[in-house]
Amino acid sequence: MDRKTFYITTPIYYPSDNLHIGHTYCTVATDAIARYKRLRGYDVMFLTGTDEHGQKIEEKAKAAGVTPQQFVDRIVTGEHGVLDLWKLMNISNDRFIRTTDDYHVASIQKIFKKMYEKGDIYKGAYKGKYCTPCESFWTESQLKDGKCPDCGREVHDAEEEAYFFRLSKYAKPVQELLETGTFLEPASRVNEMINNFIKPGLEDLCVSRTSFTWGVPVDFDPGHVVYVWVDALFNYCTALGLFNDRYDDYDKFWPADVHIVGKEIVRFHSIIWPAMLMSMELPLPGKVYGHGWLNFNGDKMSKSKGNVVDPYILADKFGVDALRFFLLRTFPFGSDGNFTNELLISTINTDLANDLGNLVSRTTAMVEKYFGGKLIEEREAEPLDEELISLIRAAAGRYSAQMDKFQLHLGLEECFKLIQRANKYIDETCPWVLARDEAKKPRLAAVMYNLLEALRVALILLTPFIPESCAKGFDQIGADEKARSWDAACAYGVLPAAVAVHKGETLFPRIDAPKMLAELEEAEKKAKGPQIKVEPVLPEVTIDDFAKCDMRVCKVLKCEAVKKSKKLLRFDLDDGSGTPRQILSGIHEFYEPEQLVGKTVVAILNLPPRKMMGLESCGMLLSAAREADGKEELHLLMLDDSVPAGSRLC
RNA sequence: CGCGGGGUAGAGCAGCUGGUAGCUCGUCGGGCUCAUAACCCGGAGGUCGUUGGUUCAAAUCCUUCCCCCGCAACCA
Repeated sequence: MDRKTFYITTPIYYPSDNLHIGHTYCTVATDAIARYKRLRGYDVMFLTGTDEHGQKIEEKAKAAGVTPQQFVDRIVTGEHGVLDLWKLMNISNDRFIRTTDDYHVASIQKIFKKMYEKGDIYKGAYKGKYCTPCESFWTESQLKDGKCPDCGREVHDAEEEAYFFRLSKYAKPVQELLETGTFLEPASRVNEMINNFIKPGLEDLCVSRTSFTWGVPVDFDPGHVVYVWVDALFNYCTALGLFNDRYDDYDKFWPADVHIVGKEIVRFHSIIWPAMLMSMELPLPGKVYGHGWLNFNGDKMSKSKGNVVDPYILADKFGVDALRFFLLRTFPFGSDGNFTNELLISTINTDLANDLGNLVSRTTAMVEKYFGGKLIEEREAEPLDEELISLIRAAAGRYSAQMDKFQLHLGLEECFKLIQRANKYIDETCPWVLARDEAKKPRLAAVMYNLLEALRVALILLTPFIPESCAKGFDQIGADEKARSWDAACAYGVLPAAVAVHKGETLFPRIDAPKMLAELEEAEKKAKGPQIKVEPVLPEVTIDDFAKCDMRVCKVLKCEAVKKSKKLLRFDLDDGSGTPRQILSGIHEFYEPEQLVGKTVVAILNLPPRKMMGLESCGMLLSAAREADGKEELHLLMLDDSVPAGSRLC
């Protein structure tokens, strides 16, 4: 009765937008591991969920004209939402947590209070730029043109009381945790964390906010809400019933065996999370595994680039199992991968259609053709069989060695070694020749049986990845429930001697690549539509406001790229004054310096000088900008060269 | 010198606890006809970014430089 437990989690995703293929990748990987552990007999708890608080969601909801709760409800529970997506992708999570769930909120309040009472959370002052009309704090980097990004008005230095977590206190134990053992994997991430965050010194972390309200309220100090990461990280515990009555298997499953996370949040999981658990005097999870990212056609995937891959389209076109398989077979789990539709199609065709699907097809077809679907019990073995049989026996062991290290793509490779060996075995034994001689029926039966056994084991090992297809495959080769277990995967000779097969529908049809690529393009275009964002007109200003802006015609005397900067160009301009004026402009993405020398441009001159990349910029060049199809477009304002330098715009 | 990752056959990648350079796709040739025009075998194609070093031996360890990609910075 006392089975070993295994607790595995995905990050809880931030539902500020629909989820994309990157989230799907992470969840599918976690699902495969969870299914593998269940296959191995573990009592598995697989948790996923959504992280629904925070300023960004509050803002998005406001922009959409709904309450934050309505906003996240639509993305999480609405049509084509998070729950739909996981259902579609056949995700086997045991539990789903939303950080807006009452029990979670109440638990977080208790946790926050406990750390406060212990002295690890204290009240301090948060320093930053404050916009009085908006009642908002901004960091230096959030400022837009040195002003409030919301309303464009002046900001001033201000302090505000806030709660801080004594992260510094735990710097040493956290560093030790990272440097010894295998808490954080892959190991390459350890250096990154230590060099970037721990070595420069860990500062105490501001863990409350007063600038917005969409969060867990600090119950002993109205006006403060708990920082989203405190709220989010503890989900792994509250979902088991820590400080709440909703669930009661905290003792059974905590500490988690592994948190699967994306590399962008490794920092929170490998530094802040263990520090907070130490503070709470709770056991630490066994491992944090940071997987890589999927790029698309070599580019980072992002909404703003408009190259986000929609999992619904892919699942619809290729099937859920094919998509799951592709994601886990192609990319080494842990490093970044480059997603392309061409690669997706070729992987499905090669592995699933040609190798696996076709092997099922040809094997079942032969058993039906030569034996009427049911093998005779007489057998005649040959030495030739030994290699295949020993591989059948060894496959599960090799596979599990990789799976236990979360090397999913290598686990799959072991499956395909077996499948490829079986295909070769058909060539070696030439069943169609044996079939011509009635006396060789026992030999033919032995060959068929070995093939079925190879398939049976391969299908068991593939079940965590492509569960639906494997179930169909098992039915076709006549494998009952018992023949599908882990124990059965480690053995040869499990199928009954007189096994009956049923050739069924094609498991994975081959994909016509050119046709499919065209269809995909069509579908994605349809889903997106042409999008040109027109910014709303700003609030009124007076003519006096406008008159304050000194905009002048300038000639480009010199233009060069600022070294070490991707975006900045440095200009020397003739502004009519006689002395060249230096201005920096972030338009290198759109223009090469040579193109601009000698051009007649417009700049605003009376902005306070500002340093960028060590150089001072005295003014700003005027450009025309818009966003189309998710891409930013920019045109530098250029006038007829007959306009003299120094002329003022009015 | 901000941090990190990478430069290996036409493409995409593995190998990197040192010992004949490997996989998938593509390409060329052969085999087979049970099967989803699938399967099996073989060939061609690489001075493993560059320089110097350690070694009997380096893609693999150390060093120089070049290039690419993330993050950070920054985009007046």
